[in-house]
Amino acid sequence: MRADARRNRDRILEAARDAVAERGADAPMELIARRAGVGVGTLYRRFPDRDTLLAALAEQYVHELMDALDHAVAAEPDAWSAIRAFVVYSVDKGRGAIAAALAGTSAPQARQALVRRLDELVRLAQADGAMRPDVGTDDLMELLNVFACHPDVIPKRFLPLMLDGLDRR
Amino acid sequence: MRADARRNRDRILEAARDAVAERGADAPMELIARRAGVGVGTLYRRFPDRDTLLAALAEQYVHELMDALDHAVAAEPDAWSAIRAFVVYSVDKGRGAIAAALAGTSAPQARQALVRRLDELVRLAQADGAMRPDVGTDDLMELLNVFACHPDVIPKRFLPLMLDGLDRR
DNA sequence: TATAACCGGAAGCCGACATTCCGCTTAGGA
DNA sequence: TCCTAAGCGGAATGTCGGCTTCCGGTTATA
Repeated sequence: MRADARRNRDRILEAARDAVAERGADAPMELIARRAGVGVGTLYRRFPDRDTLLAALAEQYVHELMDALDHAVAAEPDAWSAIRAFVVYSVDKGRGAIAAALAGTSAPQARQALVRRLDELVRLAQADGAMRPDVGTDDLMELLNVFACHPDVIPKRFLPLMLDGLDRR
Repeated sequence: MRADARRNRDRILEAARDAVAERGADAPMELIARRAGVGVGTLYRRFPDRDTLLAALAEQYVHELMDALDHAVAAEPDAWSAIRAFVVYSVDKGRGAIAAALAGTSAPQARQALVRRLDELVRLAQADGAMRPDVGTDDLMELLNVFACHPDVIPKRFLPLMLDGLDRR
């Protein structure tokens, strides 16, 4: 693989990440190409179709989250703080839409590793009495998945919590 | 206006409400017509263009909210409970997307009345010490507006509250 | 310097929607 | 009951945005 080809591949992935985060999984290929400073031809040569591109994106994304989680665990004093830091980071990055794309495309093994890791933390945090016991790892993953991009399921599950959050304490 | 015409008008409005709630302000006119059990021709005869339709929808929507608010005030024991009930109702109805459409089209006078009414309640609830003082009517309106359809602004403003909600108390 | 790999973007294709138009149907008054 | 203006459906047409292909020109690298 020629050096320029590799460079372009990276740029495309980066541009795709931003584009997908902003406009959802069906962001125009042309937009992605333009942002990457590349012709559409190049984009298609590297990723024959949108699914291939999304799959690559998903894989990269899971790895980023994994790193973020490790980092949070190292930097925070306890499990619950680490979880919070991790969630805040993930949502802040505004990568919700990518998570959604990921949900479709999947990157099964990597994702599972992430879930397992997070699960340990949740158990710990709950054992510490720092985290509500009625919320699980799945909820957190769903939180990440849907927070930014599947608005219609948020209310059902999270509105009550949100309202509690609004209550004076 | 002939009886069948009026009936169709109502059906269209109803179908549009659902369609917009599900698919956003740019739900296909054809879909709306089909759901209303009506030909596109009929839809266009009644509402010359999408804006007209959305405007009608917005107006109806504000009135619904107004009613809901009145009802909540009558049924709940205090201001804060009424606000909660109102918010829950509004979001539950899944009409977030309509609110968004409304934000664009507007129905200024009706909307203002709603805001004023809600504002009284908020002051009351805060005076009671039942509601966090650092959240205002505008926040509530924004909550309604964006909760379901403008996912990218939720995190900035509401994530912290959400997390507090997750904390064991 | 030769050449195989790579690049950009114009061109063509396609599907999804908006909007129009007109021949048929029907509500409702005389 | 009959008449007719009001109303109806949905095929047809036009537009637009995005996908994908293709090829003449460019460039990395041996």
